Amino acid sequence: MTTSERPNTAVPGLRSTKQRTAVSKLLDQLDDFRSAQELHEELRKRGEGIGLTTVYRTLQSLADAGEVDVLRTDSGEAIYRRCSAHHHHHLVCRSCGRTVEVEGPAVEKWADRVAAENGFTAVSHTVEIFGTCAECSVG
Amino acid sequence: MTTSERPNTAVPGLRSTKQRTAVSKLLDQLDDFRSAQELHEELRKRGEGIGLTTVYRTLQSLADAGEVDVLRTDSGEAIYRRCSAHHHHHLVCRSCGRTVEVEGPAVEKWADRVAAENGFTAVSHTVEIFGTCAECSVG
DNA sequence: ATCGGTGGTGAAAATCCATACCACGTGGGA
DNA sequence: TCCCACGTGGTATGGATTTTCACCACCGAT
Repeated sequence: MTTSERPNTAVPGLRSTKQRTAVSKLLDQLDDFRSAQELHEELRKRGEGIGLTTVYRTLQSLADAGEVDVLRTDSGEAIYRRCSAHHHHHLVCRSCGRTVEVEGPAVEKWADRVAAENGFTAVSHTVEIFGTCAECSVG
Repeated sequence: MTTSERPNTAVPGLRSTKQRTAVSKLLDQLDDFRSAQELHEELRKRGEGIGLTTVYRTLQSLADAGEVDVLRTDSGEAIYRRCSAHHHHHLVCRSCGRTVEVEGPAVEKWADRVAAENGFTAVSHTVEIFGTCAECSVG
C-alpha cells in the first residue's frame, strides 16, 4: 500500500531501515517508560536482529526529533517513551511504571516567572510526579 | 539544647569522623551543585586525606538523611548541594551552575491534585528549572 | 591500660550504562 | 543497476558508582 502509510518515525534526514522501524513500532505498543536495555532485550526476544548500539542511536535520534520523551531514574538510567507532541509532564507509578501524561499551564507560567524574576533566560524545566497508582496500592 | 553545639551533620547512627566533617564543611562553603568527584578533588587539594569511596558513602548518607539535595545532570551524573531544610526547588544556571532556591506552593498543590485525580498516592515530585543567569547571558 | 567488637576507611576490582571505533552491509537516488 | 554516504553491530573503551576486603580507630567492658 503506497497510500495509507503514515510517516510514522520518519525523522527528516534519516533513512528508513528495518531496525529503526522496529524500535519505533515497539515504542508504539508500549505505554510506559523503558530503558534502552529493556527495549533492546524485548526486540531480540521478538526475533529482531538489532544491536544495542543501534537501539541507543535510534532512541537518541528520536529524542532529538522530539518523538520520544526521556527521563532519568533515580539510579541515573535513561528511560524512553513515545509521547504526544505537545508539551506535557508525567505522572509515573513507582511500582508498575504506569504513566499518565498531565498538563499544568500554571506550572509553566510559574517557572517562567520565577526564572525571569531572577534574571534567567533561555528557560527550560523538568517536572515529574511519582506515586503509587490505584491498582498497585490495592494489590 | 544542653550546649551551644549544633548537631550539624550528625546523622543519627553514624559516627563523627574527620572525613565526614570535612565533606560536610566543604558543602557548607559551596553554594552550588557539585559532583562527588569534584568534591573529592577539592578535598584532596585542601590536603584532606580522604578516599573517593568515602566521599560517595558520605554523600549518600547525607542525602538519605535529607541533609543534602541531589539531582542529576543530563549525562546522568549525580550532583550534590547542602540546602535549607524546608521543601523547595532549584533554579540552576546551565552555564555557571549558580543555584537559586525557589518555592512554589501552587506547584505543590497542583502536583498533589493531579496525582489524586488519577488515583495516585504516596506522591512525590521533582521540579527543576534550568536557564542562563544574568551574569552569563551578558557574557 | 588492655581486649574485643563494631563501624569506618580506602585502594583496587567489579558493575553498569553509555558511547567510540571500525569493518562490513544496505537504502535509494543518479 | 551502480555507487557510496549513511547505517549497523560487535567489541573496546570511558566514566560514574558500588562492592570487596584487609586494615584501622573508637568505645565500652574487663
